[in-house]
Amino acid sequence: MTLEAFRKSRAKEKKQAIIDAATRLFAEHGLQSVSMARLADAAGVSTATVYRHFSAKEDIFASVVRYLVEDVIVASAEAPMEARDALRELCLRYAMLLSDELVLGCLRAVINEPDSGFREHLATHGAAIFLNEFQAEIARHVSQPDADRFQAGMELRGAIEHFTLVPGLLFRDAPSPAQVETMVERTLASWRKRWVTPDR
Amino acid sequence: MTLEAFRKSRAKEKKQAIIDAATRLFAEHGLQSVSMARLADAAGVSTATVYRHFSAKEDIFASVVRYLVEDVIVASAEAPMEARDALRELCLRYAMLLSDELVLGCLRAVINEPDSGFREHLATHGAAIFLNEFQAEIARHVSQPDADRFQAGMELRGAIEHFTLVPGLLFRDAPSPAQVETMVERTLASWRKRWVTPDR
DNA sequence: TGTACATCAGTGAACGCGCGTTCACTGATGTAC
DNA sequence: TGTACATCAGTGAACGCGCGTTCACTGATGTAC
Repeated sequence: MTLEAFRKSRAKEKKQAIIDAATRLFAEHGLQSVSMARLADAAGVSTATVYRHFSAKEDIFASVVRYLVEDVIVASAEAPMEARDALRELCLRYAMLLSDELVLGCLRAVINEPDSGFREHLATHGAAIFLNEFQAEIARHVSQPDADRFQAGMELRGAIEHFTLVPGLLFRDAPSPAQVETMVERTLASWRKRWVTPDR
Repeated sequence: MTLEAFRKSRAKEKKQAIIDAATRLFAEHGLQSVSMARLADAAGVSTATVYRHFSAKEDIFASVVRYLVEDVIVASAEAPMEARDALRELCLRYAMLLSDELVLGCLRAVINEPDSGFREHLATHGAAIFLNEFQAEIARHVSQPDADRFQAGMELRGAIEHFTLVPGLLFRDAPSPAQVETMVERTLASWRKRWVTPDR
């Protein structure tokens, strides 16, 4: 019985190895450019073994997206914040996520897929989760009507996306973590000049 | 001789018909999802005719990108500006371009291509041309050091991209021209509060 | 004007390759008795 | 302990389909004489 469990755990390891290889390959080359043979090769198994764990190529990609959303994006959004400067940390996390090669690669891979639900699933979680966090945090600093708060959030997130997501998607040229940190500081300082009343 | 010219002009029309069909199909479905048969069908010719005008599928896409860069992007950037409020018009053009379905579709199509030069060509022209125009225009309004001007440009373009390019790429949900105009006005007004000294 | 030939845009049908997927099989491990 | 059988992760080789591309051909038009 324990050996059966061992066997199953080994199988799960194989499955995870396939997901890991797929994540890397899909992020680097896109969904259609990675053949099952290449994927199986990278995972160190045969194509038939891949089909033992997944019903189809699409199924692998669904697992990749699920893994990315649950273990990377949601984890990043929901990890407890340092209370000292929560907005700064939120910006940093957002920027780090949007300059992560794996995240960017999978976004690229998902972007020109037909409407199979992946795109919406991944993009929704990439954007909507942080949206709430941002608006909640901004509401604590900006004492103005909701319309202005919305504008304030748009400007902050837009500036961050401009030096992470946009070059990352279009040029495959996302900034390094050190660069991200510098630019987040600068952007946040400028944003505070515009939106946060000095006498606080 | 004139009839030979007529024949050639008819051939050019066919070629343009193929490029038009390819632009639309590639923008809507991506490069790899459009087969030569489907493309030929949409252009109203046979696949063999497509190969009379283009050496390979890649060659068609190169023509699509060239057409888009030269006839759409560069044309949009270089058209003469109304002098009254050049920055506003620049923002509007940038936003309109980045919410145009054809431009967004081809960006999506180009985004997860391997490094075949298309991506760089299209993305460079989509970004760099407007970059110069923006910085020149901003320099005329913002009387601060270059580093701040750079930050000012980043914030303005970032905000615009946030409601055009980003949702357009990730959600295929670009705003309508009317929405674009509203949001450009609001964004520009807010940006001026931050960067343009009131006593001008 | 009539006839034989040249040109060339365009085509239907085929080719061959690579892909996602499946099949029949192996071999290691566990169980019944 | 030994033997016959069951289970199941894993595989090499094949299948069939769709794709990009090419081939041999047509037919309309123009030219030479």
